[in-house]
Amino acid sequence: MATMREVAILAGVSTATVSHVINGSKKISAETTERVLQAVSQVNYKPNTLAKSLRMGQTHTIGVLVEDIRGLPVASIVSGISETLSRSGYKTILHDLHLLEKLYNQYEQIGAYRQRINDGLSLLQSANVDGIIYVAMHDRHLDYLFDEMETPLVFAYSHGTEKDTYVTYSNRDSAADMIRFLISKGHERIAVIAGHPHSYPTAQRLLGIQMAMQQAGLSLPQEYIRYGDWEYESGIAQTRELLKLPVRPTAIFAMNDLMAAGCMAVLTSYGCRIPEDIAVAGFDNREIAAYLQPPLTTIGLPTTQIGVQAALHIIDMINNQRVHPAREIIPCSIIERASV
Amino acid sequence: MATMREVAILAGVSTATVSHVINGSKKISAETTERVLQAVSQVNYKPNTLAKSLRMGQTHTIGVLVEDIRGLPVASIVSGISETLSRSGYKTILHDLHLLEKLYNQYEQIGAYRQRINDGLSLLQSANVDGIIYVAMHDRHLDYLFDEMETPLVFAYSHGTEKDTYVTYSNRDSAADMIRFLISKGHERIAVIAGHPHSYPTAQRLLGIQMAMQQAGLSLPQEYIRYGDWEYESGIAQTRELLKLPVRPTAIFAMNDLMAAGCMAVLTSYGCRIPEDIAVAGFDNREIAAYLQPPLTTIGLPTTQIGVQAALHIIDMINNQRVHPAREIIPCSIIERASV
DNA sequence: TCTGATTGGTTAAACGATTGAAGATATTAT
DNA sequence: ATAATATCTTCAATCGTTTAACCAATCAGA
Repeated sequence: MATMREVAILAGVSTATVSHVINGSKKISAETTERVLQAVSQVNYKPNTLAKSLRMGQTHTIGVLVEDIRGLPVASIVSGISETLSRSGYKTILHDLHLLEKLYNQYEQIGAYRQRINDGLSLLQSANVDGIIYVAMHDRHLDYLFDEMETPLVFAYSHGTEKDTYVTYSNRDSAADMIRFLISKGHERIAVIAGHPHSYPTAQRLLGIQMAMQQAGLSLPQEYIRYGDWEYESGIAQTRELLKLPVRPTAIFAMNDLMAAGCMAVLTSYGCRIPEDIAVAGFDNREIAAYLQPPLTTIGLPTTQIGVQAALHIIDMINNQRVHPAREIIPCSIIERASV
Repeated sequence: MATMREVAILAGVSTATVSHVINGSKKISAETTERVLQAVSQVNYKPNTLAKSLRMGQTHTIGVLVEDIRGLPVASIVSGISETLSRSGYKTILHDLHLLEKLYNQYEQIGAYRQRINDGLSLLQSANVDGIIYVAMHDRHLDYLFDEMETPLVFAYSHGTEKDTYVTYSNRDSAADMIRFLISKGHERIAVIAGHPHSYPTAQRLLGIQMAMQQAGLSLPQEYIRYGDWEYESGIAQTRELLKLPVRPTAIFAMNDLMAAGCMAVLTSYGCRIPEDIAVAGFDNREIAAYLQPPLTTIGLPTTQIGVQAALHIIDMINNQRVHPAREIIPCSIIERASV
């Protein structure tokens, strides 16, 4: 690879001049500029990024820390991040923690989870990234891990603490939206298959649901709220319970598509027609939702948008030494299909 | 961040000595070593990667070029790559071409597709990566793009040309395996819903299917081979055609899970029981396969393994200046579920 | 004609490491 | 006692840029 020195010699000038021509950092006569440019293209000169970064203290590289790239929302967020970054001339260095959801709780207990995040962070930092985007799927209290960081950091998807900049979606509002949508379709007896009882998304979504019901002057009886564990099987089990009730709901809102799928399987096997007898709605818009019979009405997460915004924020923080943490909440959309 | 000079001063030695202590590149007395190490931990010294890379001409960074990270196999391959790389002390710099499958042909026509790849490659090269892994979902003739590259390159998933190193799976053998599996379950009249007629995977898989049938002394009549276009709808259309035949098959092998899903939907709506009346098999093991009714027997791609091996190969090429291209074909596995 | 500003370019010191060659000291051989 | 050797440590160049400080030449104004 040709170096700047070679260009300089060929053009009969100093490296300083070449640098100024390339970066426009100083006025150089048209004639000299021409000569330098000529030389540049003659030897196909490309500036050495390493040298430049070393000197400037900026690598134009953003570290993206993900818990597991195999998660569909994760890939989609990373897609948004990476596209936005590369548009702005930044490179993406990806570090995968390889924490499948299943392993997560386990790790948490033995503290290896925190260790893993910490290692990831310092690895990225020692790669001299200009900033870090942490794509977190879970809301946990990892505050202190990030407290002493000097590298700009933004959370994507899940949010951090008060002091952090993050981009997320609203569990509460989107759940409320779905309820309103169901109500607009004429439903008044709406049952809910919630996620893990003590999880943050479950609590928030439930809040939104109750809010929307109340605003419409409808009631959500306790027996219409069933807790699952986000898995397919729990959708099956909870739906069976719902069908035992004396007064059946006319719609079931499951807090994710997997449980909705389980729910639909049970309804079908019980001879309930969807949506005529009972309508079903999900949350997440995973691929599976489109291929269920009938296709599932669900809530689409703004994953790509989250990525895009997170990238824009980190760039902004880098350029403007921003002090105040920014928080952004991106609305979800309802994906209308035949199940409602 | 503390620099090496500070450590040197604190320990009362030269930077050269510090460097030697850290890298073990020269024998340093136990006493001095101790003093240096002390100083290192005292100021929490971490070597500056940029300076090191600039001097050594190695960044310990691998560029991963993907067509679209949102593809499920892609994410899984990247997962394998990234885990393996980071285990070996390499960083992953990800560049996403953002070529959704739909856009692919379009891009091809206007030549922007090649342009995009080229840009990606030079971007990675100017980031001084030590090697590049190209995760290609399509087999196309892009030879000349990669010909003049001096950076080590390996193809993952799809293969390149004769001259390239690649890691892939066998379309032919895995399709043959599935046929043998179906035969072992007692099926003799097996129909096939193939992919795009002129695509490489379609041709290869068909080859394997015919081979396996022949070996078992069975015939595959022309009317049992239907061509789709990989999409759900084509699974529906082609299955309808199959059901019109005077002698129906007892098993249908669709060349991907989406078409298999379409197929199952039609069978169910026609009152055919799966697998009692007609068994169904797919290819890809997408998430959807596990949640169909009944769950779909399919072929699982060794995506993570492909990533792992690709990473090992690129590292090997970097360390050993390998000359001969290596080719690796990883076997697929049959995921047994209730649809057969 | 002299002073001061403007223009166009160069010099050389960083940035933070690595490393061959050389220097200093201690040890051993003659 | 001197030379030769071994052991530890340092010097200084190098990787490829950027940039403050400097210099030389031209030009404008009094």
